[in-house]
Amino acid sequence: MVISVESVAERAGVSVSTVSRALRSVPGVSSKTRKRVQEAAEELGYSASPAASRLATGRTMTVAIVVPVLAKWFFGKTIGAATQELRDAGYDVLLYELATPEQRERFFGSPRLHGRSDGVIIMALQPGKKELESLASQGQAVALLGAEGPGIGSVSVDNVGAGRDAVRHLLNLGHERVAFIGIRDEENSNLGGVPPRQRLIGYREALVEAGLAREDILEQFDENSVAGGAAAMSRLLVAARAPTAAFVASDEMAFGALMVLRRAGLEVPRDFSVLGFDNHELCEVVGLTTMDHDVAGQGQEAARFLLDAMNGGQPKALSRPARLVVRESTAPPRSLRKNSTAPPDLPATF
Amino acid sequence: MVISVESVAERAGVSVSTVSRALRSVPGVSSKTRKRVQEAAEELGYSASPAASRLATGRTMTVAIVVPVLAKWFFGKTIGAATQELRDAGYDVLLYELATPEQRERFFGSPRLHGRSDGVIIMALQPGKKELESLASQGQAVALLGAEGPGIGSVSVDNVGAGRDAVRHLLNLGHERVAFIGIRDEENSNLGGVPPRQRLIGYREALVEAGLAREDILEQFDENSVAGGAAAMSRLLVAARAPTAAFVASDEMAFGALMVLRRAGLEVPRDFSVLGFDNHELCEVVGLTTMDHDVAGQGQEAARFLLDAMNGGQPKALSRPARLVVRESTAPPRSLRKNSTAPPDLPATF
DNA sequence: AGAGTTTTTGCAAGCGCTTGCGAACTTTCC
DNA sequence: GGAAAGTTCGCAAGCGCTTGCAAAAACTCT
Repeated sequence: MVISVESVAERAGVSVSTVSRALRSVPGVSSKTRKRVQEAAEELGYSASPAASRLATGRTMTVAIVVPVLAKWFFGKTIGAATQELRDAGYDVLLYELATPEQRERFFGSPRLHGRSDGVIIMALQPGKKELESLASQGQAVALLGAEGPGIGSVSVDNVGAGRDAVRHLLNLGHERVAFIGIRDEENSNLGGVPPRQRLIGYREALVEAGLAREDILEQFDENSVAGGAAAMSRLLVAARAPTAAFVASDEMAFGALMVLRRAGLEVPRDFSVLGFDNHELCEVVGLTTMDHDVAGQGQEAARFLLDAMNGGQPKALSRPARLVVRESTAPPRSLRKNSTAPPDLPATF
Repeated sequence: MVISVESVAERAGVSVSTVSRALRSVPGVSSKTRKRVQEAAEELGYSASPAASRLATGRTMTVAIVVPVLAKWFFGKTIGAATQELRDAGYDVLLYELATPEQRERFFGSPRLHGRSDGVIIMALQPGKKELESLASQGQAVALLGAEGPGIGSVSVDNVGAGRDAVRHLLNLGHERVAFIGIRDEENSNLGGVPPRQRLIGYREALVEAGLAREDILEQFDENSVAGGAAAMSRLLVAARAPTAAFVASDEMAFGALMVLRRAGLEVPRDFSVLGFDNHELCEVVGLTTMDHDVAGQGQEAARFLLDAMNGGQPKALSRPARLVVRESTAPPRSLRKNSTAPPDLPATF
């Protein structure tokens, strides 16, 4: 049960140092010796104690992944992809969920990662300067997903461009009053500057391009969830002049918006167009038009960036484009259709 | 940067052993000394090297969570809940995704967890005898979620009862040809006996109760995903005498089923009733009637069971009931309605 | 064949913490 | 006030591995 280097050394008829070197492919061991050692280890079912080798080498061969919430499709997807990549590189992954500001504070306020991991992927959380310093002082390499930092590898979506494109599409369809439903700031960050804000910027840019004025009432924010989207949409429905379309900064919120519209007796897209963001697995089910941005690819890329960083590579800030995926939740506004009573030639979903 | 026990000891004017004891609340240190040490540690920003203390104590204060897939709502939810519980108990959590049989084999075939964790929560994977032995030989305490094992703490849903209840509801509504869409076996387990099978048993029991004969064509299996559900439902639509309702063993598959029905021009629930399983976050959005079973609660419970196991407690096998949540995807079959052309007084979703 | 090289191997000193055991110090009690 | 009993603390020996350095072995070459 407790097989140590020594048992292997004895069995292979060599010293422990040779065993250590042989098993880790360190040069300086003849191939016959190496083979003999490997066989001995194999036969004994030996596997080095990670604690001991960490203590001796100072490397943990472990990385941490930090997310604001676990139970969201987006994070499941990114974590999954990142984990695969990391596992292939021989790393274990530790998971940290920072759901509340307190948890976040406790996490960054103490050397939580010190000696536990060699690096960390931070997802959808914009770390502040002190937080990054704290990580650095704990000897952590860092990679960011959905955020950016000075001299830090990061991968994110071109949110401004994606927002602009999404809204352009709605405007091109003929909509003149387009609303924006975004993720409320505090949700992801108590330090501001969280990317979804950038989708708002893209939204505004598109309006400006089209010569339309923005209106406060048309910009609604709430928590990133079905309920949040529902609440935001409800607020839109009481606007003096209701919008005919909305760009929603997350599919989950868009689902909530669709739900409210349906309950309000409005048909999508006949009476209202909804355009989401993420290309959530379930978009196809409900027919939600959305902005796709290769979620899994981002997770994988973030993992690679972290591996690079741990190997002393140059940090890169990658911004990936999003693309429109048209489904059944968007159409020209009613006013523009020849036969304003008939739904468009799309199945009437919801 | 590299503060060790010694710096703290020096600063507090005591020996390293006292520091060690003071900081870990080990008895045998006077409260004044302890306080002094704590202050010194605080001022220095000291935090013990986990590798060193693991090596010395043999405990890792880490647990592993093993899941078949990460990017699924169910697992995000259970992992999230379990993680919270474990963190509160002072444990870190390592994540392992065993997506393919090969990964599974490699994981259990080598002492992967040896010295990395003190225990493991295995979710929705039925470990075989050798696998459990392997874990035991690696010194791992084990807790199961959605599976069972001899002498092992486990929490799962009463799948047979839940399946029975679900189908009873459909039968009570007046359906006479009720289909079952289940999760294909290989998906979760290359060792058979995976719980979803039990939902099939419940389905059959309900049929027997009602004096109905089961038919192979009405029992469809596919992968646990939207696409899988869609495929299974498609197969149902070509049955000689099509069913009027289906109990689907997972909400995600049910979503796929709904999608196919919609595309086939069938309206739910007017033409077809669908009853899912899990009470997925998005059920409310699409109006899916389903069986709820407190997913987060199960994750939490599994974590507690593991903590118990690591503290030498008695293993308990907990089976929790599921409850029907009625939404808009179920209704009496068309044949039973007075006005067979008008939809029921439910909003026509999908 | 023997000196000079290069390769392979072993010794032993850590890595930073925990803990059994005995020494030193306090408190208690007669 | 002193011995007995109880506390608090420090010493030093690990925990199981890695690695610099030197010794041994295996080759090279003249």
